[in-house]
Amino acid sequence: MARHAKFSNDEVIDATARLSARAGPRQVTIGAIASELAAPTGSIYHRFSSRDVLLGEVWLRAVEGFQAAFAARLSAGAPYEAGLSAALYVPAFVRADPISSRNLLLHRREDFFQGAWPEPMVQRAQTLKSELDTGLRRYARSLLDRADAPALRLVKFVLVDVPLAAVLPHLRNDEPPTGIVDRLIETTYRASLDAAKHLLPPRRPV
Amino acid sequence: MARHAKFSNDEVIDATARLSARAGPRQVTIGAIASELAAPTGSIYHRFSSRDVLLGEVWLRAVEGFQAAFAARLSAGAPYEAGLSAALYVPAFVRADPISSRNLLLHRREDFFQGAWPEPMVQRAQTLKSELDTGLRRYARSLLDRADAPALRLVKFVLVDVPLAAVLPHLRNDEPPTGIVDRLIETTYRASLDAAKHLLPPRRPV
DNA sequence: TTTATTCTAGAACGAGCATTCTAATTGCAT
DNA sequence: ATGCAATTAGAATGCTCGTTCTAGAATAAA
Repeated sequence: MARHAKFSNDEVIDATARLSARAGPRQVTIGAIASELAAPTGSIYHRFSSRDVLLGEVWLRAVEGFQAAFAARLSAGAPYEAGLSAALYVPAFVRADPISSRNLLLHRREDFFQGAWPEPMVQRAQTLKSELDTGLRRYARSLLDRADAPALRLVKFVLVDVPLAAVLPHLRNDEPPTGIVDRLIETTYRASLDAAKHLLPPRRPV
Repeated sequence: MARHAKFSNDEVIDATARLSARAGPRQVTIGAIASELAAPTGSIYHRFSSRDVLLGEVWLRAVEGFQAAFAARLSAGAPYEAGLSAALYVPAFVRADPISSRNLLLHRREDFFQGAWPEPMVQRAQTLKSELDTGLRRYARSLLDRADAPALRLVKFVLVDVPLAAVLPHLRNDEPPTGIVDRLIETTYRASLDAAKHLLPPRRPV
């Protein structure tokens, strides 16, 4: 009953992700996507109601892809080892999916959209955020027996912030992280958690 | 022989820096600066030849301010302690100058300009980069007795990447880093350097 | 007081880009 | 064959800036 699609949703999203990884979301104009695909702009708007929605989709997919695996590792097995495995998943992800990781880690969320997201996308972002929060909180409680602000800060540091920092220079150079990256992450992980007692202030009364 | 200036160069730069720290360089339009200052756009162009030059000035000032103190600490006294002091200067800088540090650490250089810099500014940026490079290289050599790629990677990790990572969440929330940040940086510093022998691959023949 | 000079003022212009609109095309169902 | 819904096609529109331009005001020297 209808004409066949020459460009699929996924092709559009992939082209957008590719462009964004290469030059940053700011450079991703509808015109640029169109010429990357050799498609007319109309076809893009036929599928995506706005640039914000399209770039948002790229961002959400990247986060969802990363976070699913990260969360799975974080909650599998004994906490200490689970945490290390989650932390080391960051460089693994960068090696496995350079495009998503560049989009995710090299730019800020705000660069992907400015304001207008439809409700379902807001929902997805909300879900992602709270999933990560509860994952980190559960981990903090089971490993440190507390989940107050300083404990969460420490946990976020070893699981997220440091792995990111280790990987960032490689992302900028657009080359896979070398082996030393994993060793830096592991060393920091062990040292920070072994010193947790000294690092954290005494527990506040609940 | 001439009319008095109602707006000084520095006022314009400060207003730009303030806006940029608040909402990111992307949001800094000439119109926004003008209304922040209650000045006409013409007065801004009377002093700065383009938006790129103005934002570039903001960025260069921030880097210069940070790097001068950082480099001074890095080369003062015994290397191990000098390095720690340099690393800890990152959170100190964030506490002392939230505006510059937000501009510097929360955004990418490319967000401050896209292409067209006049030669003198290119020169300043060049100088900054090579100053940092030689500082790190000198430090690596005196502490690790080598300055090959892996050694530089390690050094950059403990002196720059980790302090940045520790401080970033606080910058995003626009609140001063808490005390735990300094302890995390110090712990990571000591642990990574103590394990340097294990972290670094054997020296390549020169 | 005149004049040269440096600024303020803000309107006008033009480029780039997201978005919309109107017109073909295409392939299936009848 | 014919009609219809989905899709391609790309020209047209309008908005948001950066930048330029022209006019007017303030100041100090002559």
